[in-house]
Amino acid sequence: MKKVKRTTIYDIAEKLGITASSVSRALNNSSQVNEKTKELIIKTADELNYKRNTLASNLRKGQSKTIGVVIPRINQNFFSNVIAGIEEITYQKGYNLIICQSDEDHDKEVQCVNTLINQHVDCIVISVSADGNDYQHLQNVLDHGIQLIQFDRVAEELETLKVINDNVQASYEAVSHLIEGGYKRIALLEGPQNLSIFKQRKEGYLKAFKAYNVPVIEELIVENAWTKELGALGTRKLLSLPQPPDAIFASTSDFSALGVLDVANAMGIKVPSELGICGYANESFSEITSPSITTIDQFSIYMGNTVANLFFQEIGNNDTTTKPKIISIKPELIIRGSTKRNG
Amino acid sequence: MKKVKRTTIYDIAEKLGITASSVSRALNNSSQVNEKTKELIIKTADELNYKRNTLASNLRKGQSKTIGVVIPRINQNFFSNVIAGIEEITYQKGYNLIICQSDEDHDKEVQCVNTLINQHVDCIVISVSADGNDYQHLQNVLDHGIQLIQFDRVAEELETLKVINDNVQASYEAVSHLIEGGYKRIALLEGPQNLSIFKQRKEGYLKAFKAYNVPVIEELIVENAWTKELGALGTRKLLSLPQPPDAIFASTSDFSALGVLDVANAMGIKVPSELGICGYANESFSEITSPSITTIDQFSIYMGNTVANLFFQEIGNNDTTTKPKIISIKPELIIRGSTKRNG
DNA sequence: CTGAAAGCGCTTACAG
DNA sequence: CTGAAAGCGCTTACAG
Repeated sequence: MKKVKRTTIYDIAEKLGITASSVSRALNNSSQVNEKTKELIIKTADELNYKRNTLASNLRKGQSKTIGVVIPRINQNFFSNVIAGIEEITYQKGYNLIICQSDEDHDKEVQCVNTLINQHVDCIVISVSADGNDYQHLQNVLDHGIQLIQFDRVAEELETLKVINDNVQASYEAVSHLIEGGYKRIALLEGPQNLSIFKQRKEGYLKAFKAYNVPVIEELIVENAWTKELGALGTRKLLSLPQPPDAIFASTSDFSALGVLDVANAMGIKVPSELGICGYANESFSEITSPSITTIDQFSIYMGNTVANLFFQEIGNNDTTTKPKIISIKPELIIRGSTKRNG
Repeated sequence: MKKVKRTTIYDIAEKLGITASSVSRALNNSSQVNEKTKELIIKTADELNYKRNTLASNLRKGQSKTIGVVIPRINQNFFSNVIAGIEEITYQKGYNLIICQSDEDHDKEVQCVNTLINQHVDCIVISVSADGNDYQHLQNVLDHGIQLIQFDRVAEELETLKVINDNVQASYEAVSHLIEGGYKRIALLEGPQNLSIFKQRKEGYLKAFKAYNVPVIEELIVENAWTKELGALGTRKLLSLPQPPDAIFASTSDFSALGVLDVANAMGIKVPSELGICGYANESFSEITSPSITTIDQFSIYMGNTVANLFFQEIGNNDTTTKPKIISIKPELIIRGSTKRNG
């Protein structure tokens, strides 16, 4: 590409025989500049194809009007929906989004966060990766006076703004639904327990058993079954038990639930009559499978909106004495074919 | 949030009784600085929790190490995959990604592009929105000496770097496959013809008819059927014809194909025996439907990789005499249940 | 209403 | 190997 000399406010000033100060003021629509010259300046800027250098402007103003987002994966429905939800709001306010993916890798996450600190972003929005539970890098964000908002997968011990789902309640409702549907041996596919969201989902599972006075069967709880493949693997193990489950709550994701469904289909086990299945996240495909999968909607876009609104609400709030806000969004159980026994 | 005074190179210099010049050199790992002082500087920087201000650095260097991406929707599989593919490469090179969504709205697209120009991004990567065919804003990008890479949905008349799919060939293969499968009346659900990709897909459709010497039936071509809803609507119209089609090529997307499948199921029409269905894009759900949907894989992640690599390859290439590169990725027909008549 | 000047935090050509 | 100085393009407190 050929290097193009960009028009600066000095070029405009020179052409008009005035100072850059006035040009700057006019371009910022300051009231303390003559209406006529303002018009002239704007017209000239347009003619010279002037574009403000945001870098310089932000450097001078000590802000960046940029929000950094760190998520495990961009190309996963839940996260891309949250981003879309964030963008919806930030765009209107003239803020930019810098996106980094951690790839579920703690080291890369640390690097992403550091890059964003260097960029002097005004806020970092993060959903932490599944590996590692060292949150020094997030503490570092706070130490630099950068706003930090965690969502979904949060480091609980860090006192920051948080936007989360009520995972306990959602899981409780899902399992209650299965119990009320007459399922007797309800298995749990759980996710990495270092992530609080997965701990909470297990908690909800156990809570439902307690509420209905049903004993928990330890052998029906499968660790670390949070991908389609691991979900399928866990299901095979479960179904080969002397007393196999008659329902499986794939608490980690619909992907995991899909693994369950695949195995059931392959083994000729009828869903929902012989095996009930409940997933999590309301991925778009969960509606399309046959039978469609009962799942939990997390209102991901709304969650993104909430994150962004929280940021703007907290801007300029210098009161550090109040405890950081935690906003909990109630997810919704979506009952579909995979658990409708008497449909 | 409390305002925190950040450590600058001057703070480090002062503490060490040297100049900022040396600090800067040390931090940039320049060879022309004493090894021992370099170590000391780095250690001190670390102690003071120094983070380079990338804004200032970039302003001085006249670059931003940032790439702007404008897509219609973040939360659409194809686009989020492309972004993931871009990020994979740019991340390694220390580049940041600023993401904007145009929401298929031309005005918002223009605004996004302008914001990115203001940000002094080094490159703008774009897949244009479906409405409007005025590309002045893209010309503007070039006029500012910013690299412009178009992908998938491109404005053909603009001479820029492009990464595209061979849509004609892919559609040709898809329709050929249907013809060879014995389907006689193959309908086309087409997308907005102001987007070249949809024109090309239609071209491939027509090309196949020609190659097999099959007459085109105009009434089987349905305009503007590029969402699930519009696909369903078009299908209802088609199936109520005196002579309905026995196959439908939803050239716009798998979403559209899904609409076809829904209608077929609702009307009790058997797929693939009574109606063949072929989609486009290999969305993750297309594998899961019953029957699974024959579709075309665009290698979206690879496409993202290609875009990023193209950028780095062209960096510093000052030769403006050569024509801008166009990289065409050959998509792959994925044959599944919805077209396997004798499976 | 307008100008002159300083400064945001860095980098780098120029001297020594 | 190190320093002094200029400058990237803006904004804004201070004068007038």
